[in-house]
Amino acid sequence: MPDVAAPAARTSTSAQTGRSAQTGKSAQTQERIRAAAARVLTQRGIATTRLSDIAEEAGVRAPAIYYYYASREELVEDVIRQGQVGTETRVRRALDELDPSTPPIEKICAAVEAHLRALHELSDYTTAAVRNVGQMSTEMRERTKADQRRYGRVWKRLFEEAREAGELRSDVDLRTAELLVIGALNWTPEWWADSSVSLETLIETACALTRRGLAVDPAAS
Amino acid sequence: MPDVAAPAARTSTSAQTGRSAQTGKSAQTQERIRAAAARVLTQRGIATTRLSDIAEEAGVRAPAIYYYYASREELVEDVIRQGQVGTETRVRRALDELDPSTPPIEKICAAVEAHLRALHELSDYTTAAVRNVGQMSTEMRERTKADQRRYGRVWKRLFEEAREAGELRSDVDLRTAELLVIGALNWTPEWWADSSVSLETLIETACALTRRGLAVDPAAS
DNA sequence: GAATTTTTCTAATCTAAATTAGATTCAACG
DNA sequence: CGTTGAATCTAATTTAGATTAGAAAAATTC
Repeated sequence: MPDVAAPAARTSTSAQTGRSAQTGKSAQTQERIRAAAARVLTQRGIATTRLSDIAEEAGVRAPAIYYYYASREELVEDVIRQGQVGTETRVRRALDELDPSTPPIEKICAAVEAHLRALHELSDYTTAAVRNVGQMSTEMRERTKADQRRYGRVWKRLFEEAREAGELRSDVDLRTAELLVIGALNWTPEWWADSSVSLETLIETACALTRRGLAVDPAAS
Repeated sequence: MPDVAAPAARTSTSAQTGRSAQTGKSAQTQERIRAAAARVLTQRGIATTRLSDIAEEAGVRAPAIYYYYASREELVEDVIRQGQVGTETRVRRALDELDPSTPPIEKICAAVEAHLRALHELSDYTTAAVRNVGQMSTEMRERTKADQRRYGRVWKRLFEEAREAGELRSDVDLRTAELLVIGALNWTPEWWADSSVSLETLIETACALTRRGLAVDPAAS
């Protein structure tokens, strides 16, 4: 435990982002490392990702990573958290930008679109997160639980609003439908990259299926 | 390489099931090990599963596993393959049992139901497979590719038939819709066990969403 | 432009698991 | 009961890869 006083290293002791703190300058290396980790985790998954793979991808030697992270685990957790938070932020923003009079079911579509864009348009963080949540250690799962729940509530509310507005068919179980929709989206990283489907087609199809699957009134374009 | 002649061990050299061969008798231990592996892989995922975890679950010491499998990798592959093949078999059977005059869209629903049942009603093999496909090594992926494709074709045909019969909405991309549906199903292991939703509700909801999402004519119960 | 601090490297060290070696137990069979 | 082969065990051995030590290089400061 070389945690003597404050010997520069390890800006983020307990797994926060810690991107800046005092230093700031070339701590963009940390960003490079984090991004590299996201990329490798997305492709290989936790199971087969070596620290040295990440280092190589980041153009650095493995020990350099320890200047920014106390352990491999902490780096992985940072990436996943980044991805989760990123997705939530994007979806929240998309919803906020919507006209308040937007019908609830259209809000759901907007969320579907934003979630898919976060997953495929943006960085690898979101994909890395989705593809690896199921493989986290118990402790990590514990620590990220709060974030998960918070994002879950966004969707929950969307569906509840839709139901209250009487826009949802009554013969589908609310919670189940919600999780099936999210699942369809979260599984896309498993196949989309290898497919020739454009992101726009993916979004349109997902929205169409969701809208038609959920709505009482099939009065959509 | 103690691959001298044929010293009893390793019934399955190149990763087949090899459950029986000549022995048969207490080679039900292999089944016990395989099942234990499926259980542990389902819960923890490849990344955090130790051979000793599997051994413990199977009521055996780790080295005993090497009597049946040449390596950890081989065991994992056996489990995943078992799961994939099991799912396919079940879905195929369900479809075969259908009356030939069943409308294509109902066939899709039957496949949805069978896939979900395989995932949650049965052993842990199917779940283990679904939760770990994304984490396989390149070589394993390569070796299981054929199985994947074969199962993929089952679904592809289902959707093509539905479209040819004019039962599918023309504004959804066929292949995309198919993969979204399968994704919704394959993601269920991530949440269903923790939820209080019954399998029947899950199936009904999934079928309802699929039917309504895909069909031109919303004339379903 | 020397001194100090930050960042990264090379060269160990450590460690958790996988894997192997070599008994030991057990069950069937004569 | 003693031999034989199958099945499993305990006790190493190996190894991959994370982590640490300590030196070198870069940058920053005065």
